[in-house]
Amino acid sequence: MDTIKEIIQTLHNAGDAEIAKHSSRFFKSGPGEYGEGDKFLGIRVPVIRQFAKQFKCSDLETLSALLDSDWHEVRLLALVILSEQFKKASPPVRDDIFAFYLAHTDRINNWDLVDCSAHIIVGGHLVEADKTILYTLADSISLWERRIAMMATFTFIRANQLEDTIKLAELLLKDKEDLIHKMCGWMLREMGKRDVQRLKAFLDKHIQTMPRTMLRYAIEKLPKEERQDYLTR
DNA sequence: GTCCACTCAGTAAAGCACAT
DNA sequence: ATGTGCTTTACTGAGTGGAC
Repeated sequence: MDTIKEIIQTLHNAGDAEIAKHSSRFFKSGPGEYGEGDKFLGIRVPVIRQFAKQFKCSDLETLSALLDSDWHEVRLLALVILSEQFKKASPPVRDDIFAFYLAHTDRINNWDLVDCSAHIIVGGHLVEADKTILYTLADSISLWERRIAMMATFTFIRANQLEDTIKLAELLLKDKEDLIHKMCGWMLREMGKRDVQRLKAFLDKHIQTMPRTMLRYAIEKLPKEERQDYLTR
């Protein structure tokens, strides 16, 4: 209990009103925006990472309390600590962290929170396991769970497992959210760095229905002539 | 020799402004 | 509506140099 209060107080002390204002706009916390209602203390990520080292031994109960916070950076801290713990954990502890993560996805509710953790915890856990759960996440009504699913494949790509990026991108082709188009395009581009033929096969198949943003992100690393070709088809 | 801190270049995210 | 490129922030890896 004291620990939780101590951590939250530490973060409050580190906050900066100007940065908070900027973050609030950047992460779209206004009415009707994707981060509606989120509150910011105004702390830069490297500073959060320093605090994560300081509080790295926090147990899951503590991290759960931190994730409950209305303050964005308090949730970010919890996810950074959790991700660092996962990297160093034994297989059974990894199982626990993975389960904990999936049980708290309602608190992982902005793109930076997803992007700092999903590939490490979800990707790290599933890279050598059955990946069925990803397809449940990709089918979620939650924008963030869908983003978690795609972000997880970043770890697969680095392990040269490219299949799930393709399958998830196909499932998410008709997604309405720009943040999903961007994420899918990003992962397709990363996948293309490993196997450009597979990327082109995907593009040839879906060029007519792909969201424009997904396409533009995906082709970013192709030679200019090929990029032009895909954009004008 | 090892470790840590630092700098630098390259790359990435999202948002955004501007041109077409 | 679409394409391009800029801005801000952050991470990574390589290289450097000092402390021990």
